[in-house]
Amino acid sequence: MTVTLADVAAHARVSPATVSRVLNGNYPVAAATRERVLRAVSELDYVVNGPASALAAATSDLVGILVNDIADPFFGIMAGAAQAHLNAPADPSAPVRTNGERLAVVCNTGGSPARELTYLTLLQRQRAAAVILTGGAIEDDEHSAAVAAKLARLAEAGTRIVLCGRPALSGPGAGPVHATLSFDNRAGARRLTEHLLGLGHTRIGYVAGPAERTTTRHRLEGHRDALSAAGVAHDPALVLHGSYDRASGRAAAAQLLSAAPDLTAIVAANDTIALGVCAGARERGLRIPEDLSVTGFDDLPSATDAVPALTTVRLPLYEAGARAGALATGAGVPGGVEVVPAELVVRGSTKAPL
Amino acid sequence: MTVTLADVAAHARVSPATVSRVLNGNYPVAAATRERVLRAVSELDYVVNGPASALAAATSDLVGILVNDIADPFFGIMAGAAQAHLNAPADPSAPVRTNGERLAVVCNTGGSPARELTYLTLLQRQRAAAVILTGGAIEDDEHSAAVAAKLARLAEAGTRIVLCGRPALSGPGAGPVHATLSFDNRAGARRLTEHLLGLGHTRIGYVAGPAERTTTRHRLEGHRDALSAAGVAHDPALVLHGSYDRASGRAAAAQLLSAAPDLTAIVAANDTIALGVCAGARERGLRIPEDLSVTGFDDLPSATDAVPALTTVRLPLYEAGARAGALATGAGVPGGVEVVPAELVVRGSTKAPL
DNA sequence: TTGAAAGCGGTACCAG
DNA sequence: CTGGTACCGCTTTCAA
Repeated sequence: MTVTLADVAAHARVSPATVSRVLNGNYPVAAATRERVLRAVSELDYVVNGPASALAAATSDLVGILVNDIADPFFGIMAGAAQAHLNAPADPSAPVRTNGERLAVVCNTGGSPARELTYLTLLQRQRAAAVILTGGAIEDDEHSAAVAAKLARLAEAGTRIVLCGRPALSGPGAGPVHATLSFDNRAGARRLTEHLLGLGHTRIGYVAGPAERTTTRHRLEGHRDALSAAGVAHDPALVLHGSYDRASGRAAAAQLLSAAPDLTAIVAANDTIALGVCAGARERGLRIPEDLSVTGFDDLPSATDAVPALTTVRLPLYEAGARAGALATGAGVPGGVEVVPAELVVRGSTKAPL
Repeated sequence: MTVTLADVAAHARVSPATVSRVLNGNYPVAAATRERVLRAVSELDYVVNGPASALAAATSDLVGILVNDIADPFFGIMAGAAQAHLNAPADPSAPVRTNGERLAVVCNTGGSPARELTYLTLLQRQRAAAVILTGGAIEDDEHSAAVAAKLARLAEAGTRIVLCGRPALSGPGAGPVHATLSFDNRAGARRLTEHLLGLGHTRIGYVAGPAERTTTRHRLEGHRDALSAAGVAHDPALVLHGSYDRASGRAAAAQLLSAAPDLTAIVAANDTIALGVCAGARERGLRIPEDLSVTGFDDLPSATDAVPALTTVRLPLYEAGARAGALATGAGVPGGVEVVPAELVVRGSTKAPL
């Protein structure tokens, strides 16, 4: 059988209550007693029973991090940063459970609304201490309502909700959210297109992400804002939607370039798409940037490795993830919304059109 | 307050025991009663209390997946696959808890021995149903012993242990492991170097991973095996160790090429390093593969995007992850060891030396 | 087929 | 400062 707290108590010749107090360090215990208990713990190789502890205390040390695609470094970087900063509490006076160690768990929704809800239920079932939702949200009234309802239930049960790289919930759904870190996707996208316009480009293709995502919409809106501010007519035929992957970018490039051979630039909604666009363009014999300017978004190392000259918009993913981790441990003002700036990084992948 | 099973029982006018039986579906219950209970559940929006359930049943539905680097798609692909196949049990007769849904959680060790142990303890504390350890293991007697001991304790408590992309434990530590999927890194590396030798290369540099990793050692051994089989003298000065990242590859390439300008090929221990090697070589004005052949390992899409012509060794990461997920749910023969083949993928990044 | 009740392993309140 | 002891919410015999 596994060792229980009662075993430790017997071994140390104290009451279970005392052992619990020593372990949680939230109550005065005589140094000698404490010593004895700790020795018993290590002698018996005792490990707290998480479920029992969570049941009794009505909270657990589990923190869920929801990501849309675990194979995408965009999420990996944020999740890793969050995880790393969960165990370095901003507030040292915070009550310490067992070791103060939180079990950060990454849940891969694959972008599926159903799985997003399933994971939230699973985390609710585990009475998670916090939930961090990362990346763009799905824009669908029914789904949004369901998520908002779930989040409300979670918050009710004491789970702290943090949004990272996702726009703040509006209306009644915003209540339960402890903190929001939203990326300034719109401004970033606007700056990117302004940069192209500044170089003289006017025929610009745009390869967007999935239609029902907030990131997709915001980045596209930024692009359009820049166009209309410059008085350039917006041609809907130059915008193609797809998924956030390379294949989508390749296909879109092929389609755009054959439909509109006069394009001088293509804006991709993210770096992975941009890589595909470059591939698609090269397959048509175009050189980048001599014949076609291409831009990305997110500034992922994996993309700039492939195309070091890629002009992109840099989102501070690591910093945002780290901040989200800290917020999940209780830092920050409840209900706070922080906008994370998106910085234009100009490299060689854009040049003035002929 | 949150809704409890007792509330559901009252609402459905049955005993808590009956509600439990309905929810777990592992006991005969009259259809009418069952109906009534299910309606009560949905009317009250009841969600099982995981900790309480785990405490009473002495098992949980949590599955931990340990990875060395969550920002690396190598692990992302395996983890995502495992997660996806955890909820499609191979054995339909397996006892179904709550919904049969397991909470797959990805734990990022960052390659740190201490964090690996910490996570194992955390999972032990949660009474995890299974633990999947992915990727190369750290080769250090003390650490290995500690991990083996931990795994033994976990197995004792009913946690199923699966190794994925990690060599089988030998000796007494092998006991608790339910299944092992080991990549045939050595054979893959051997084939890769044989390919280069076949082209006529004899001065071959090698950029290895961290010294204390099994993957590092096995791949390097495969390389050396090929060299000695071909009667090519092994020059230790041509082997450099570093971490599994791009920077390490770039630096190593610079160092190798200045120390041994007569190199005609460089073998990188994985794709990320290969990317760095290409970058480093190009910085010295070398063209690939005209002036220098470069090979990778793992065949990650993110790498072949960057260098589509990269000759690599393909490991079926998704398939292996999926299999590991199935094994974690109980499939397969206890104690089984499966060797996953590594397939050489020849592309344009290698050519015969002048 | 269903109900009653004894735990599962900790926590935290109340005494002492 | 320490011990005794009701729970926490669910599972699972044992009876009915």
